[in-house]
Amino acid sequence: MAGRRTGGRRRVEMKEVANEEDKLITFSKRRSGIYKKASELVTLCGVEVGVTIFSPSGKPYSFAHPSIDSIANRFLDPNHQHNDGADSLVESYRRLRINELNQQHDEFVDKVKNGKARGKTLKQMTEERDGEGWWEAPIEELNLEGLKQMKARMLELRQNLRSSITLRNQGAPSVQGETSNPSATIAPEETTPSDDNNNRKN
Amino acid sequence: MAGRRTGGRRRVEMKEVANEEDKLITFSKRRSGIYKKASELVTLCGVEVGVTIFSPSGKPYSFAHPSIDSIANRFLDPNHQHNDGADSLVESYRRLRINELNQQHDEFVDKVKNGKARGKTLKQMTEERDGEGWWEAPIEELNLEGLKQMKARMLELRQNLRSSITLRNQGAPSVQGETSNPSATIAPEETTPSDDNNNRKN
DNA sequence: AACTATTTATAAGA
DNA sequence: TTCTTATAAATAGTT
Repeated sequence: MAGRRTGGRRRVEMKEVANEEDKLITFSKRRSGIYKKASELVTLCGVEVGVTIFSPSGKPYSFAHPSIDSIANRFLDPNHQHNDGADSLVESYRRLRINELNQQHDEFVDKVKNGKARGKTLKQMTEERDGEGWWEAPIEELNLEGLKQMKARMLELRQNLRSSITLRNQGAPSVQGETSNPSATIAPEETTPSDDNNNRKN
Repeated sequence: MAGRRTGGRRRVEMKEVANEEDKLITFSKRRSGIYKKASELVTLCGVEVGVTIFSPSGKPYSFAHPSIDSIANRFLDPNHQHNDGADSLVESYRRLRINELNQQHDEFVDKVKNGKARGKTLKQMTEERDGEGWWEAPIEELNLEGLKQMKARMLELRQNLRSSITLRNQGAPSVQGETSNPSATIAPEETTPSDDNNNRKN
């Protein structure tokens, strides 16, 4: 037992992981790894990065800095005059933006709920962050008030976007099917996207 | 001289790299690293991934599997009926697609020109690829004829997409479709419909 | 573009 | 699922 080598990392074949459970674990770990790498690139090189990943079951995850629309705007140029159906491009991105917000919000809530880095003190986390990625765990440093404000801001922005969109796409929920209520298109409730695997084994 | 320790990796502060030259090198190395990670995730977990990165000078780079529009379509649902301005969403993605194609094409040409993995034989590369990412160097395996064909196909597709867009956005080159360095991908992102947690593993 | 010395990322386990 | 540990990988600074 005591001397039992716990087995360190082992070389892995670059083939799809057979065991579904292992695959999910691998997915989760590596997704985090990629996010971290992406954030480091942002920090080190001062660039913009966007990452989108669909989990094995199809659930979308994303990382973006400064934001999804910031990246989109790089070639959407809002300052340009659109008279035809051109500005629909912008509308489209507003739509994407909503999804982004939903995602961010959901992950946000999830992080807070699960209490990332529970046992650590703020100080420890701050120290870590100085040598690590800024994205790692800033959540915990916000007090309840801050969290509420941020959530409110997100909901507000989400609301604004929604109205500007419904103006044009009254009855065309092309992005996602339609659930029970009209706002369902935008607010998917708290289907905590902690991870894709909803094995309610706990 | 000979015995001179070349100096191994050293811990790096997570601050923006001051020296512009070093920053570019770091950017290049890490971008490759992220692409590799992304491709490994694709292989290991059989998922879809999209990455977009803007270089320090603003040039867009991207990696996507299976393709940018494949990812986009995940929430564009072409099967859905659009009667209003809804289908403009699709148009938008066509636009993105053009950029994607430009990017792929440019990187493609670049790779061929620079002769990735020059000294290696096809056999060696194939062996490597089996144990590494499939994205690494499949380029060299195409013969000249194949290259030309692929290039032709890309240009063709690009042309098709462009015309379908110019129909709507006549004078709105917000993307700038002419330079040799096109634009990028976008990282779409979605909050799947209500019952996303469909673990069909049971 | 090659080359290491190291730092990081992680596959297995617990 | 989080933490641990042994290792495989990524990569900063050089040449």
